[in-house]
Parts: sequence; C-alpha cells; structure tokens
Amino acid sequence: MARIKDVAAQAGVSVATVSRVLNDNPSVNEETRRRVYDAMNALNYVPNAVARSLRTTATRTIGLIIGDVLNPFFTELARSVEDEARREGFTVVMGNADERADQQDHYVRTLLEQRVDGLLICPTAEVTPLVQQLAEAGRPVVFLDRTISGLDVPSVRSDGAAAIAELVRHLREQGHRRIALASGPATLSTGRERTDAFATAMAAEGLEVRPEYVRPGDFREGSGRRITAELLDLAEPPEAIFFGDNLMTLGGLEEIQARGLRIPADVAVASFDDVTWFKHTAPPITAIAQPTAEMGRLAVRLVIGRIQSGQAADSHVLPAHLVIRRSCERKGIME
Amino acid sequence: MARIKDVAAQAGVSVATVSRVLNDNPSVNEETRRRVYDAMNALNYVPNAVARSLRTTATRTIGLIIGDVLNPFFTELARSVEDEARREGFTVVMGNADERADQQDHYVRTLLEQRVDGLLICPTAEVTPLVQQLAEAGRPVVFLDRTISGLDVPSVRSDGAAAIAELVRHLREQGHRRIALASGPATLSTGRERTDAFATAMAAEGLEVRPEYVRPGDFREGSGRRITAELLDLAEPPEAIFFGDNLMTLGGLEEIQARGLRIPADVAVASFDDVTWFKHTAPPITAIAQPTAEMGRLAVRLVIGRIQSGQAADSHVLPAHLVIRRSCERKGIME
DNA sequence: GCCAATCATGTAATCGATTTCATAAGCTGC
DNA sequence: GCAGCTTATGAAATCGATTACATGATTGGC
Repeated sequence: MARIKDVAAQAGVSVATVSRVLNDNPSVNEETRRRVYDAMNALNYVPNAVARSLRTTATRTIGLIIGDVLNPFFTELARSVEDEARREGFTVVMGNADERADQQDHYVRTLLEQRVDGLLICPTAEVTPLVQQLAEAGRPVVFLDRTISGLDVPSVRSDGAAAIAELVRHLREQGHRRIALASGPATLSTGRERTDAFATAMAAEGLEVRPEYVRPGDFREGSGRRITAELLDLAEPPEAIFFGDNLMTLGGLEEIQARGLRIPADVAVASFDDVTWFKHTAPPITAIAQPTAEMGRLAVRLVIGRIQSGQAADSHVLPAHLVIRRSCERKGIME
Repeated sequence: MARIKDVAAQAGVSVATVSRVLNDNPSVNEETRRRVYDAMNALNYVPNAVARSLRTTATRTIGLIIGDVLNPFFTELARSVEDEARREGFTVVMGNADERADQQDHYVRTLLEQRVDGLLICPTAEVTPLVQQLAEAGRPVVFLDRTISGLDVPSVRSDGAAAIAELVRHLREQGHRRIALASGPATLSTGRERTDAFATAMAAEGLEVRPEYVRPGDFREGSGRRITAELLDLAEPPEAIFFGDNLMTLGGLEEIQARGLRIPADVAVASFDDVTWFKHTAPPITAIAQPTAEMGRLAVRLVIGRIQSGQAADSHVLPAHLVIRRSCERKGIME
C-alpha cells in the first residue's frame, strides 16, 4: 500500500506537507493542497492509523465489553454506544464477555494492548485484579449497566426499584399472593439490586417472601428454564414468577410451554428488561423497560469527557419503567 | 505507561531481549527470561500492539461489517464470527452498516485505516467504488450472507430455495392459494434470490403470483408493517404472507395485531430467518432457519486462510431449512 | 531600501515495538 | 591451544506517520 512518502514524491512535496494536508492544517497553499489530493487519489492512498496512533498516542477508539451478545438488552446498548461514538468520531471495538470473568479480562487485556482511548465495561463479576488495577490507575473507564462496589469508577445504570415496586403492587392488585423471583446472580450488582428491590416491594405490599420462591440464576436462558421447572415442581408452586432479565424469561416461557400451562391462568409472568417481541407472545408480557439508548449515549459522553478532560466523571442512574401487558392479569374470583 | 525500554532497564537487559521474551523466542536463557517477567509484572507492562503492528504490518484483527445490529440474524452471525476468530487468536472489530451504503463505506474506510488483516462484509447494496477497488486489489475480503455479482470475492451464504419450495408446498397443502411475499430489496442478492425462489416455487405448485402480492421492502421492521397494511387493504387481500426476513415479520405482526386480526384464521404468516422467540408468539411462527453459526465460522476460516496463504478461497453455500410451526395451519373447510 | 512579520514548506527527531547482523563467551574435538 | 559451533545477548535500522524547529520567500511599514 502507498505510504505518505509515496504521496509526497508523487506530488513533489515533503511528507510534512502531505501530513499537513491530511490534518487540515490551514497553512498549506491551495494549489499545493490540490496537488496532494490528486496524488492521494492516483495512488489510492489510505492513511495508516497504526502509525498515526503510535505517534500521537491516541487511537480515537473506545473499547466496549458487554455481558452477552445474545442478550438483546446488550445488543441495544451496543447499538447506542456505537451510534454516539461514531457521532463523536470514535470507533468502537466490542468484546463479548459471555458472562465469564476470564473472557472479560481477556478483552480488557487485548483492548489495552490496542491502546483504546477509553473503556466501557459491563463488569461480569466481582472485581478481577486486572479491573481493579485499571480503576486505581485512573484510566478512562466507565461501568455500564453494572457497578462494582468499592471501586471509584463512574458508572451509568438504571434503577428498577420504583418499577419493581409498581410491578409487585400490580401483581397483588391482580390477586396474586405467592410471587416468586427467578433472580440474577448475587455476584452482579444488577442481580442484587433487583432482588433487594423485590424484597422491599413485597414487604411494602404486606406479602411474604418465601425462601423457596427466590432462586438465583445467571441471567441466561438455561437458568430461567431450570428455575421455572423447580418452582413449578414445588408442592405449592407460585402464582406468579418475576424473571430477573429477558433471557431468563425466555427460558421460563420454554418450560411453561413444554408443560402445557397457560399464562396467566396457570402462572403469571413478568420480566425485567423489555424486548421487542414481548408484545407478540401469547399473552403479551408485562415487563420493566430500561432506557437502553439513553444509557449507552450517556456512557459514551462520560468516557469521551474523561478522555478529553482527564477529569473524573459522575455516576448516573436512570429510571426504568413498568410496561403493563397481559401476562399478569387478574386471577378468577374463585381461583 | 511502561515501555519495553523501561522493562529492559528494570531487568538489566536490552530491549531486544525483552522483545524475544515477549515473542517466546527460545534463545533466551531461563534465568534471564524470569528476570524479564519479573520486571514486566513490577511495572504492569502492557505491550503496545500499535507499535508492534506498525513494525510487523499485521494487526491480528479482522473487520466485520454487518447489515444491522438490531437484527438478531446478524447478531448471531457476529457472535459466531467472534468466537471463531478468538479461537484463532484474532480480534474482531465490528461495524454496523445500518443497511446504508454510505455507512458501510465509512466502516470499510476506517477498518482499512486501522489496517485490519482481513475483512468480512455483509454488503449493504450493489457495489460501491470502494468495495470494488478492494476486490480488485485482491485484499483478503469475504462476503457473508450476501454477494455482489460480477466481483471475484469468495462468499459464504445460505441457500433458501429448497426450503422456500417446501414452504410454498406446505401453504398450498394447508389450503392457501393467494400467497403474498413481503420481499427484501432487489438491490440485495438475498432479496432477489428469495423472490426468485418464491416465484419458482409458486409455479411448481401451480399457483399464480399476482403482481400486487409481491412487494419489496428493505429488511427492516417499518417496511414489513407498511407492506402488510398495503396487502390487507387490497380489495382481495392475500390468505398468507411470507416475509423476507425476521424484522419484516416483526413489523407484519404489529400491523396484524393492531387490526385485531387472528393468525392463521384471518391471515397466515411465515418468515425467512428463524429467531428464538418465534416459538412463543401466538401462534408460533413457521420459519426458514439459516445455519448462522456455521456461516460465521466458515467465513472466519476463509479470511484467515486467505490472510495466511494469500491464496484465493472458494465460495460456500449452506442449506437453510423449514421449521413448521402453527402460523400457516389449515384454513377451515368453508373458510 | 531595510527590518520585521507572515506564509509556505522542508529537515529530522520521535512514538514503541521487531529483527538483522554482529559479537562475546563457553564448548567440543583433535 | 585453536578452529569452529552453539548459545545468549546487544546495537541499530526500521515500520509510517506527526511535529518542533529551521529556512526561504514575500510583503508591508516607515
């Protein structure tokens, strides 16, 4: 491939001048500028960002590590991150942690080697030494969706507590008393927060949280299915199941369908995370929607701000909201 | 950040030796190697891939440009590309063309600037000059899902013709005669192929393809909804609608639901692309499933093969298959 | 008509790694 | 005791850009 030196030779100028043209430096004569552009076109010149980055120590790239590519919540997040970053002239390099700490660290490492200017992480578990070191070194990192307590890293996440309270009230009003939670893992901040909010909401509504009704999963389809099976196999199964994320809901639906049970007549269902197809299931599913687009946008602004100013950023919490559909509707008067 | 020079100083060796340790060169004394590792740890040294790439002219990175991140088909594809690439020690940089040729070209350009070793493209439209030039320069490019005729670029795609024939037979057997197609755009190879296969299959079953029943969309939700509305507003609306991809199906479902129509009693529905939630809709949706994981894996093997051998690769076509569910079931004897 | 300012351009150092070539030290065999 | 190897290491060039500094030409003011 043509190098800046070739362009310079072709245009009859020095490499410095070509570089100036490349960087829109105003102190280049119009006629010279035109000659340089002609040379670039003639040679199909594509500037080498690798060389440029080495010299400038900036890559105009941000790394994004998401929990699971197959989870539409993260895909939507990735989309908005991507859009906002491009708007700011940054490229996004994405890594899929697949909910595994080792894979997350693998990506942190390669992204650091590639010298991304900033890093957006949806941390997969409690602190790993690598992430801790990153935070302590004060690198431009922002946590997205999830946080890690004890680390001084700005974060963007949503708060579902109010929406969960509203959901539990809705369930009680619809006549449900025995409500179960297929939660996320306690190792994740989102898992813990949703579990706590659920317990608080149940107490507020004067409902009992039975220990056997609260089961931790891993935010993936398989655990949703397994937990649903366990709950339905109980001597006294729950009347309603609230799933900790959309993939666990998907697993739950599989199991409910496999058993030939009807929603909500046999068991009511609600989900954390709203996804496009929830309105097309039989029946449409009541869910708590997170402001994904807004979260992604904001996170990008925060990292870029940190990159450019070097200053610490604030954390932000955006509210989630309940979308009532038909999967929790009233139980018959006489059950 | 620590540089190789710092590590060398700390370990009391030259940068050449540190580089040898970094690259597992066997001609380094064990004791020296240990000292170098200690120095790296002490300094939290992270090798600079930018500098390495500049010197070696290889980035161990492949670029992937997909049609639309919000389309689960592409997400699954991206996932398998990612997995396979990582297995081979490559990083994937993904760009979202959002089904727009200009945005596709934007990514081709930045990926080239970043000097990716190879490029996987799901081309968004007919040839752009940039893509053509790429192909002619013989760079390691592989087309995925879609092809561009006239360009000598190896590709990996699936063939739905047999499955579409099977689907049309199924529809006819279920008593449907007036079958419509909400197709993809004629500018995309997949759009054309599916339309042609549909016409062929209809002819084979002795069914008429009415011009007003074949309407081109753009593989996105909005066009699916618009076309469905147009079809249902016809004086004689179709009995069944076959959608060209999963997003158009989603749009179709919206419109059908908004009108309070039932599937398949009022209108039968089938989709190209199978996605997880099709089995949970009311009723579950008959669809044609592509071997996404296999396609992604194969494409990665092809580019990496081209990168490493420099030789041209073959194109591959993998079969799609029909998954019959309940959205096209028999019409009542007397309609 | 000369000095200073302005404009346009070039020379060369630099970023952080890899790699070629040179070399020193330690062995082996005769 | 020395030629010839092997082993371990270092010095310096190199990849392709950016940029500080230098320089030459032109212009304007007085």
